Amino acid sequence: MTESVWFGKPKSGGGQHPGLSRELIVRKAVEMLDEHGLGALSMRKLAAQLGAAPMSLYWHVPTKDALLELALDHPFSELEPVDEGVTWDVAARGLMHSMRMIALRHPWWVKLVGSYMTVGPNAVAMADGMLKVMRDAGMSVVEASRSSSALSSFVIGFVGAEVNFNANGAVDQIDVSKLHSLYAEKFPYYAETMAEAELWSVDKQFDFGLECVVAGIRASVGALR
Amino acid sequence: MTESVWFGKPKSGGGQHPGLSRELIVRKAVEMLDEHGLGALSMRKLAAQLGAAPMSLYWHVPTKDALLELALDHPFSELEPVDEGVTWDVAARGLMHSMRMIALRHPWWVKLVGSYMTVGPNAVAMADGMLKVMRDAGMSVVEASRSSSALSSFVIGFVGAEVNFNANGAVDQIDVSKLHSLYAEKFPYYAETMAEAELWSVDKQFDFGLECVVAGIRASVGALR
DNA sequence: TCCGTTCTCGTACGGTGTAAGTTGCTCGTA
DNA sequence: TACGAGCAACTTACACCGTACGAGAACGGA
Repeated sequence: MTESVWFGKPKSGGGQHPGLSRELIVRKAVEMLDEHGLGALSMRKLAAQLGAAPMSLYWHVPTKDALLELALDHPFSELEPVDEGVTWDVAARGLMHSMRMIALRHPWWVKLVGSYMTVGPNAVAMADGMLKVMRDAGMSVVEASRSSSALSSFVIGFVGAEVNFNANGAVDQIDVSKLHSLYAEKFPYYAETMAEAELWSVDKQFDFGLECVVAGIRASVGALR
Repeated sequence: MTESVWFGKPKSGGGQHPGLSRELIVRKAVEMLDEHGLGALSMRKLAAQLGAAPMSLYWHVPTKDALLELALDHPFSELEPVDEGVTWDVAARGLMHSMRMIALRHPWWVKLVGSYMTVGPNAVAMADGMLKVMRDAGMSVVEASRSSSALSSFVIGFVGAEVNFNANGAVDQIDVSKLHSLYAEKFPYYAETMAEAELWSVDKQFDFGLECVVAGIRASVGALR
């Protein structure tokens, strides 16, 4: 969290061969999370991958939760910066698509977003960028805040479900299809939807929702440059 | 998940005094989750609360994950049914507000929504109700599906952040305010927002986003009765 | 009476996060 | 050159977790 403390206090003085560092640990953690998922990451395994003893990590990181909070901020750096001079809705679409891509690349990331406060430098940089675009478009502080909240709420909710489906949906498919036939007469509208749903494009579903929010913002907010 | 299997196979025959049952276990689990949160629930503690040995639970429930999946479906039953004869947007607003209330009552619920497939009877009943309203309003199957997806994605994303903030925001407030002063000159728009944000109503923020999605749906969908 | 079924329980294993204390290295200084 | 100071890694140990396995208790039907 407080990365600045590190840079502000190099703490001159002696020491054993460092070999380990917070950045190195976080990077390896992200790598392992990408490969084997959230449930497979333990301090012991992480230490093993780093060729260190488990407890050695605790010198650089106070707790596993803190480590995850640091890891959570990492993928935010993959966000493509907004182009200069585009309208707020174009910038918003770009950022939100970028967020979705991050989530699909790092499935663990979505779950962590809902479990920790996202106040890391990269996350805040993104929020700041989004807010800037909207303020520049003429929105008030409240309008900009609420608009970006609406956008990112939708995206996080959507990709949360999407990632979850990618992980569990395929595995439980047999059970799910059984369930659907059970529910068929009791929940006809649900059944009707599920019967067709496999053919639809998830990308278009995402774009539909995103467009809804964008259109809604445009309609709800007053003067837009 | 397959509650029907239970009712379909009463399996006549002798047996020891039951004293325990899946429904009882799930109910107690929900109760403990409400009281102490997701991290505080263990099979051992749950068994203790039920006056049983830890392993006794495993006769009624195959695994802890399955138990959580059952618990996840439980709060969906608290949804207030949609009134007959209202327009789709009124029904949608009602259901989404109802969902938010569930999330605020059961903070653990939001996190589980993102971790398990929500195909329990109560969850499906809600989805079916939402879809019915929209189909009756003249939407096509795809339109109804995408609209309700957009709505619930927003709500889940929003309440996820809200619940997360309620849990962690207050605790880390000192650190967060420190951070904000650190970020002040680097992220002016973010800082500008945070300086005012405390005064705003979360309810209004939610309503703003919800209204965006509703308006967006109305604009994007063709014939609406 | 005996058997089969249903349910509960005791034991044990491998795994987890991490508190506490120990060791050894490298340095600035004397 | 010798020496404390401090940093960074390691070892040990504890409490707790989910749950595989198997034994045994209570019941209904034959």
